Amino acid sequence: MAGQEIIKKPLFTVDSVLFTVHEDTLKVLMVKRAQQPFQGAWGLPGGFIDIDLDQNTDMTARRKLADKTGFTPNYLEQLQVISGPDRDPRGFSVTLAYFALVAHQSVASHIDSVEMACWIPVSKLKELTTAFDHRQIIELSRQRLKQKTLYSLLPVFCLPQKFTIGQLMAVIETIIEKPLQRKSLMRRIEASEMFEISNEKISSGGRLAQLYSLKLDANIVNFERNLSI
Amino acid sequence: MAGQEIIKKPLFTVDSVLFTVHEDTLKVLMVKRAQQPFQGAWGLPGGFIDIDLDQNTDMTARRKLADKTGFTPNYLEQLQVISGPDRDPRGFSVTLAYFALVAHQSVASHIDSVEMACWIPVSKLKELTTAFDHRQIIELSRQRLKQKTLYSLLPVFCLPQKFTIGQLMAVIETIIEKPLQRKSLMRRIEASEMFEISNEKISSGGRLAQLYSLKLDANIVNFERNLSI
DNA sequence: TGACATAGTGTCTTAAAGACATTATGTTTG
DNA sequence: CAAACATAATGTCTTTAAGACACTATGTCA
Repeated sequence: MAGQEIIKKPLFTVDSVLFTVHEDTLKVLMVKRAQQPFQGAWGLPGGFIDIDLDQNTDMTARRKLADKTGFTPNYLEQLQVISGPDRDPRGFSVTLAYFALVAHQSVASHIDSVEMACWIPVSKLKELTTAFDHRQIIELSRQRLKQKTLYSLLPVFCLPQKFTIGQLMAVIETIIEKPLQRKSLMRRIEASEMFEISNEKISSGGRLAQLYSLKLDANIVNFERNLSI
Repeated sequence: MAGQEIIKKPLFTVDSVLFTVHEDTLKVLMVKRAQQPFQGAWGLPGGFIDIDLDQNTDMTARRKLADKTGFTPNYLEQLQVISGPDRDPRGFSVTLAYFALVAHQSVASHIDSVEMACWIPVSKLKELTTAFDHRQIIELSRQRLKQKTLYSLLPVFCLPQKFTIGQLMAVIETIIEKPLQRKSLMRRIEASEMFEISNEKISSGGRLAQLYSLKLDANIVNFERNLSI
């Protein structure tokens, strides 16, 4: 067993599940594939690591997202690696999936190999022809987002820099698919010490709403308890 | 940009952080490296994926652990991917780190390229010459284990098939580095419905202790709250 | 100006963990 | 053999943070 072994290398790719919430709907960024395999099908933005451009896989994810949308996510973390001999017709494939959040913005529809980027409501995914096992990866990602939302305020990254409690509440309710007590959210906002009270308020049909923003140095706090499921 | 690009491929490896608890000490399995790079240093068991032998990266992790120890972990999950141009002198490298648990057992010291496997107390790691960034990976892993122990009963995988509450309590206390109320643990054991009460008890210096075992079909339950830190 | 809408607070209830005394049941020892 | 001791297991009160929901605050609009 000692000595040099000849080992065929698997394909290694980095893909991202970029979520946003818009009009009370959870949406995911998909690109129409310009090339084989799965030409014409919708897939996750991603690609191969470029060891001259990327310092690490996080950079690969960011670079590919920027290429296809023109913007950078507010939040990015690793989801997991999916691998197997049959998930890519070109051969044994290993994909590192990332999970990312951004405030809603229109996609710059940057032309990269004529790939078209688009926000797709996750509820509409089953009607689409999707590439590889990307449907399952999105589902995994959705569950992770939901779980993290129960014990953190991660959904702030789906909002603009200044936001109201009402907006945050709506985004959280969309993600966890449950109503949430405003009181519970306010308690967490205060306890986390992650936010600053802006000196502005905005109109929203009734009493003016206080604007909040993330502190510059804020780290995402994990609470000791989950919201009840 | 369209068309075939020539992309240099990074090295892709799978490494595992296998923990056990023995004599109230958290230990990690390390192997003495028989080859370059870092020949003679201690490193995590792992290696390259073999696309003829492995259906996926989980199998790679299991295979490499079995090669070096002769046994299979009770629990295995992905930790995270670490990547960069400088972490391996051979070039840009991508490692998928796994995190695993097993009941303590003597290592079969299986001879694979004259590599020697050994349980190292995590507190003694800083005195050792370790390969690559494996020290940091172990530290990451330790934090993940600690965190998960606060909201699950994962440490049962560090115990033999039949175990007592006292044993489980000791293992948990070793991992979280805090005392734990026996009452709290018993409540969780009951609420989780993961365990069966054996018809045996064993002596432990005082009143006989009830033996428990994991139900055959048991899934690890995640509790809604953390133990207090 | 009064109805309405949304923002924000007060406070009681509830669920699960922490603290700790008490009971149970074995082994060891005088 | 009984008393001391050790560890197991339970009872129960306290504490903490979320849920429920009524109530107050303050804006817009008819």
